[in-house]
Amino acid sequence: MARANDDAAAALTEYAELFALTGGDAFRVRSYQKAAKAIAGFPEDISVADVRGVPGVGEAIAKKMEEFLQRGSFRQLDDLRGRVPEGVRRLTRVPTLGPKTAIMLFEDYGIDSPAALGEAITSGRLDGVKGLGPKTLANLLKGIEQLEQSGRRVHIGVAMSLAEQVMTSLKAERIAYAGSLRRMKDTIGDIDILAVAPESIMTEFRAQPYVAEIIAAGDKKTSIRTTSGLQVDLRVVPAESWGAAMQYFTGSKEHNVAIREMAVKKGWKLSEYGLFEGERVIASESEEDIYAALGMQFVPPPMREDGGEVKAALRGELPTLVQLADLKGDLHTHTNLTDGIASLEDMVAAGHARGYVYYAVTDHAPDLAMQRMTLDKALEQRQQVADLQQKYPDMRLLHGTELNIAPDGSVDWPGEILREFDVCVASVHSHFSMSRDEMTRRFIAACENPYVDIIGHPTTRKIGKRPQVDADWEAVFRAAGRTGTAMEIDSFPDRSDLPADLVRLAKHHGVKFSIDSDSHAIPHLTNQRFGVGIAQRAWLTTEDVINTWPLERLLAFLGR
DNA sequence: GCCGTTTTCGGCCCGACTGTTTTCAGTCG
Repeated sequence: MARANDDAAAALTEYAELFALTGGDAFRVRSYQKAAKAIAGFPEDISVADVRGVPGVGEAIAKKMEEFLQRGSFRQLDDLRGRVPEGVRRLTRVPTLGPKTAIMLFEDYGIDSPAALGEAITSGRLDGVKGLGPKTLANLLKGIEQLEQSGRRVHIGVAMSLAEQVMTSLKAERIAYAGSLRRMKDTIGDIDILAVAPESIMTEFRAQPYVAEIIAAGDKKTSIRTTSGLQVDLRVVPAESWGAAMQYFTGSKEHNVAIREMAVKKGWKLSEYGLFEGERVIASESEEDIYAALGMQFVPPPMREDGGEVKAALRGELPTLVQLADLKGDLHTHTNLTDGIASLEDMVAAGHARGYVYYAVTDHAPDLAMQRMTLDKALEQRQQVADLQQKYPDMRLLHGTELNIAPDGSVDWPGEILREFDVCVASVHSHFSMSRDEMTRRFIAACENPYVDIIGHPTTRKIGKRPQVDADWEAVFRAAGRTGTAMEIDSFPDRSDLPADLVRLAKHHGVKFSIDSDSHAIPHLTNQRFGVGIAQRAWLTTEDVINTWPLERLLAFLGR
């Protein structure tokens, strides 16, 4: 992930943070943050294309970015780095501690890290300081502990099941999750739940067994920390403001700022209670009404990231996003012949029950020695698949395999064997820390294998456990586009791989995608909904996703 | 800092909650 854009955006984000910490103008801070985000999401490489073409980048930021591309930093950033110790930046990561307090602590008391702050509080050195009462100090101390222990984001699978648990535990007229979960981000920091319900729902909520700690308790909002460490906010909203509240709490913050500015320009005001002209309600009951009143298309939640969706919606040019119901099959699944836990018969029956038009069985191949796979076993399975096909005249079974991409880019079997499979997924399962150049060559070699149809879980990350491998993704995607090799969107929530930003980049290079479950058990088949979320965040349509295509078109793509 | 069929200057989103304040600042989303 070391595109020039990402490095430049990271430097600009750091500058925004330091600028805020040194008491810089808040509007300028926002300009820097906005520009950084736009640069990171810009499909063209700014070391080649003119950075002035990025929305939100004017003359001043362009100059900083040009200097950064020249020498890996810029003068103003160097200045601020010299003035603000690294630990002071970490101070603002303590919950409830913002830039104002961080500056004050550093300048007046020389506190330059969360650890130093903890020490100052316990030693009583901050007792009686204006603005820092005993409760504030106790909260900060607790925040420092949390920062050290958890405070980490969880992947969407964990967050989704917690949200569903919370919603079923409460009685409400209407209840739904909003926030980054509704936007289908791959990692979630906390969960926002909205409800239309009597105020008694708050006491009911606070008494639930999953509540470990009550962070805030009001009439309209209660925040708790669950036993798993994740924060959940429950907000009670009036029924007539449901749409406005969902719109507001779904975010993203940047998307909301953009559409609020539009409301202001029309002389209106948009809040979580509705869209108003003075006292008059223009729209509030549904999100659809609000977007319509603002003269724009309804923006699906996964697109609400201020990444060009507002302009596109105003022009009526939002793409029709791929939906879960568009998927006609799954092209990456396992059985108990290798590391799956369900039999071929049961997996296929479960796929058929989901209404698929086609279903691929792709067990591992011999190079993953621990799977004890052999060519004989694979051929025997092929016969079983052919026999099973008789039972399912309305669903085409594909016999495939998940190959292992060796460090040199080769795979388990030679071409004369590979071509007998209906579909070949190829994935990296080991040697994760090769150099960027070697890893890039490895992926390109796999793409150039004429029998490799799909690169499985390309970055091989495991959220919270293993980082992405390092590769020149632009070069890999160019090779995939050129060779007609699809990139997988592995829907397993701890993988979520490719991530949405890389999907966008790959699409820019003409790459097609396969949204697969990588199921090792029957319940995993439903994970495709997370993969669809990634695809939607990357603005994919059915045209981009090969397993939404009719069987004949898919078979033509696979070229067998 | 950026931005503009109301602007090249003067704007730039808004409300809830907490802890501390005797009317409000800071933080968060």
